[in-house]
Amino acid sequence: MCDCFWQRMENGQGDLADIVKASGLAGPPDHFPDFPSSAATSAASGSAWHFSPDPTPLFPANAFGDPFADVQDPLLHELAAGTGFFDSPEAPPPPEGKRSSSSLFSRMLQISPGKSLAPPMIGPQQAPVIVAAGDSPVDGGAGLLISSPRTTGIKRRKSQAKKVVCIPAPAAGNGRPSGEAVPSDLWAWRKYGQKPIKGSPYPRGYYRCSSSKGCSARKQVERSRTDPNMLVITYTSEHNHPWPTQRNALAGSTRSQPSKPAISNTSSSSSSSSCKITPHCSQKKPISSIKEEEDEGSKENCASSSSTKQAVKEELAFQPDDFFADLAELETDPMNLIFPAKFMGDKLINVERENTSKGMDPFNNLFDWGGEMINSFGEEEEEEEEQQQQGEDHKRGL
DNA sequence: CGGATTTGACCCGCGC
DNA sequence: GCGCGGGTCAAATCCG
Repeated sequence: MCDCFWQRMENGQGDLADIVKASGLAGPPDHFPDFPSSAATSAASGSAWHFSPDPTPLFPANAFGDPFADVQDPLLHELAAGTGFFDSPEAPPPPEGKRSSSSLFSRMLQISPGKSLAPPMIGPQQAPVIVAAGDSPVDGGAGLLISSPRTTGIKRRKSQAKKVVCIPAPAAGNGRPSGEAVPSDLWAWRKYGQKPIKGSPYPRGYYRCSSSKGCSARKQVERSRTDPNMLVITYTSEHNHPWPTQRNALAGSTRSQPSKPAISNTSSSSSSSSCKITPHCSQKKPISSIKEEEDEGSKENCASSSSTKQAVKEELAFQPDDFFADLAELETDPMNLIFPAKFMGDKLINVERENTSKGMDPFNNLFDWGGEMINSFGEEEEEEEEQQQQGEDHKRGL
């Protein structure tokens, strides 16, 4: 059901593995023969994967310490105001080049074992954005440390805050031969490793931020065991630098830079999500919903239905040819990758409706979630960050 | 040529 | 204490 989600992992809670395996892997799909190697790399093609720009408003606290998380993206505002970013799903598609970005919030599901990070909803259409941050180890709850023991002496696994997001996997075959499409985000990522994960037919790719030297931000990309159509991305650590404002400013992202818009799934892949997150994706349907993972059922958050696949296809078909041309223009907060620009499909819609019917307030949830995320992130810095965030918000007149 | 990707080896945390 | 499994390193290779 839910295609995307942020998982909040906390000691023992929200083990990624659990999440992934929850839905019972159907087995590796024929179209994803070699997921990892390109997982990150083909993202670009991905036009399918664009995340929401400036999430700040949505995510008060950038759990990953993006100092610039608070920066407002002018374009974002523009989008919000004019492109239908928060417009009703019913809104007609924006003119060429400025398609509604409503779909950006598609298929995000929050996985929150135990605690409830209320499903953040964005806008009336209730985008399925789910974000969670926490510290828990992917490998069983221990948590991860950002730094390598070898270089810093810090233990590798300990309560490390991380954010997990599940997003629909771009169509297979994108980009490289081994190609796996990975959702791109603002940051440039460099793949530094790949490992097969026990219990999963799909290997996990390890990426580190290449936008800036010394940046400890990392992410892990793996295909959901339960639903090969979904990618589980785990963000660890935080960026210690502003996100790149220019595509060419991304260090070492040459391969990752999509040479062309990947509208047709054939684009060159790029592991580095250097391409900017953009709301340009069109939205054909209202999206989604966020869902909180609490139990077995929620474990299927990553599972996608056939309808989802179809939706993805449609989405891809909808990608503007000059999609990437505009990417450079956008400045977004990578941490908000939680807004894939894809439409999630009827199933998600249903979920959304369900949530709605329960009287859930998307925005309330969203903010609640945001607060939750902040708290879950650090151990000692939590409060500080939150305070800072509040201060920032205050400055902005929020 | 510079930078990204691939891939095997190594290191270390964690469970038993 | 041992073994498993995950995370990172680094050399080789690839690509623009």
